[in-house]
Amino acid sequence: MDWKHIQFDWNHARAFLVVADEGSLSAAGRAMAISQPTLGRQITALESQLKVTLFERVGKGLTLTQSGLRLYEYVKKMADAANEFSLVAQGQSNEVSGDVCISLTELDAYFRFAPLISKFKEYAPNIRLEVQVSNDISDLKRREADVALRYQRPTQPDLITKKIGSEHAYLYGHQDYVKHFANKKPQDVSNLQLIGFDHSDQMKHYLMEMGFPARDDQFTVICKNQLVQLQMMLQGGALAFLPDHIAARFPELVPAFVESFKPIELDMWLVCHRELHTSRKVRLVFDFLSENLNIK
Amino acid sequence: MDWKHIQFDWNHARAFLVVADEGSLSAAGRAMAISQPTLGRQITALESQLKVTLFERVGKGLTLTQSGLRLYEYVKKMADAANEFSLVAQGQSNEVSGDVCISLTELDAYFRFAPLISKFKEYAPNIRLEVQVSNDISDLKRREADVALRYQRPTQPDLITKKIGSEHAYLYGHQDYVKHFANKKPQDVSNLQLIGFDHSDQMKHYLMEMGFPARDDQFTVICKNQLVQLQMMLQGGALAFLPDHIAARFPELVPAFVESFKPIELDMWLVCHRELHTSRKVRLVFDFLSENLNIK
DNA sequence: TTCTATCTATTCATATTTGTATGTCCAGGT
DNA sequence: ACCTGGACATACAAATATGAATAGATAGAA
Repeated sequence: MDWKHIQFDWNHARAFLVVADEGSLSAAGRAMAISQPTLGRQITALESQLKVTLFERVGKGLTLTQSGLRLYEYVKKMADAANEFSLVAQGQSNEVSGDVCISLTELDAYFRFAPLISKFKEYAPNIRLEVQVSNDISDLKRREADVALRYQRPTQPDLITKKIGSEHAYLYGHQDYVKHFANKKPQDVSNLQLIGFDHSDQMKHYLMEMGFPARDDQFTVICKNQLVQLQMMLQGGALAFLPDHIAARFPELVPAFVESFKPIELDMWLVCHRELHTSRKVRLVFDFLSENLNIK
Repeated sequence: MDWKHIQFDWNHARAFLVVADEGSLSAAGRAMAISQPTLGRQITALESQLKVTLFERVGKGLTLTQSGLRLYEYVKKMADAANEFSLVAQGQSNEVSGDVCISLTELDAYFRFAPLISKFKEYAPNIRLEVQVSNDISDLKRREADVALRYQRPTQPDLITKKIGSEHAYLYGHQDYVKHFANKKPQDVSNLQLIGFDHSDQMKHYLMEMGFPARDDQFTVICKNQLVQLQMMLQGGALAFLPDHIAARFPELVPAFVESFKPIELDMWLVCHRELHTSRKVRLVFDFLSENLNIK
């Protein structure tokens, strides 16, 4: 490796960047909490080392010369890399360590989060994650989880919520089963079998809204566990609601009654205590999930 | 702009890079001409600021930790940007100024170099270029030019030569003229008109090699100026040799006797005095041309 | 014009960083 | 077991960078 081209003082380069951005030595000094004479000297030193005039001293303030403007883009690149460096370093920090508990639905834990664990390990090796798999709307207030993924926006004012995506759910079934109703409307099918989520009438209400009043006896099975639901659906013989991106992983699953039903739109919300959001470790997990979880 | 993530000491980041690359504090110290204790302190300072252990102190030498390895790629990015910064700064330097004379053929000056002038102005605003347009093999020894583009490799040992590309030349003509000989062999055409380069027999020799002995009376015009040759060719009525990339700019020009002739392969050599190559300004021009001139 | 706010340049005491010299530790060869 | 070469750590003096205070300069407002 050849080091001679990186021998200049990198802090001077940083000073150059900030001064160029802020427009004056004084402003830059304020922005990065260092004195104006120091910045002035750093700029001068850089200029004399490079033998390039970076700024035009024109009365009040400094303006970039043509050369300075051209060089600016490279210190910008340096700063971008420095930024990433610092960000990643935060994740690697020994200080940011401990346990963080996150709450996910079965489908999200299985399909979305599981593939991310090695990435997370790299991102924050000192944080141990506890994953609470549940479809219940677990109470963040009771600290059952530090961060949770929800499909309804919580209303409590002491929670931080961030919409990280949205998805569509649809009535799916095994293709061998669905083809019996091809081109039929739900009203024309009397013996349609469904897998219910729980004993609430939410699913029935939705079907009724769509003009298909389902009877209780059509719910072959009631099961809260989405993964088990999915497995049963794959056996054929019944339909259930499933997010599109999950169904897409199984070629044998096809949507039923595409003509008659409109998809259910689900917004994904990442939720966290307002106070916990100031904790570095929780903040880190929150940011990681918000950036990586919505990838299909 | 938010500066808080670039507040760490950038020189420490540089120290980190070099130590990681060289494998030990002492080696890094030697490489960048600073003492081993200084480097040790810089690394320690960086580690304690980031709260990340970058190196494992294992007996002789240091090895990167997992975190250090991950962070390394970002300081590498910083260093790459720093490198570019330094390189561009050299071009902008007030020190690198003065006149540099380059020698190019008419075609290269017209088609290749002319589009580069604004880029060169940005690259080295303090250098004034003198462009010597000539097809003569001007003598670099007599300092008629500092840098020259040649199509034959000079043999003098005191010249620096660098192959910067290669191109194919072919017998071209206006499509209206060439179509008369479509699917014919050169031997079957008796009244073929050619544009000659000079009174030497080089072109005749080449044609003879290809099995087409050209007669003197077939050379309608002899003209050393390639641009004028080109213009005459565009009028139709005669064929001439032309590099492919030039011909490609004129849709009306098509190659003649594609079946019978094989293309002439021309290597492009950038040439410079060995001693001049140490001059910053000449070096800069040489590097600029070697990077930008071969673009078609 | 004159005043004022705000900028850059200079000065000097202080704080920090650096290098030299030296101590200590470890691995490999004799 | 001992020696040796090369590595990192430590101590202290010298070099360097920094900040507070201040002076000088400029643009804009009254």
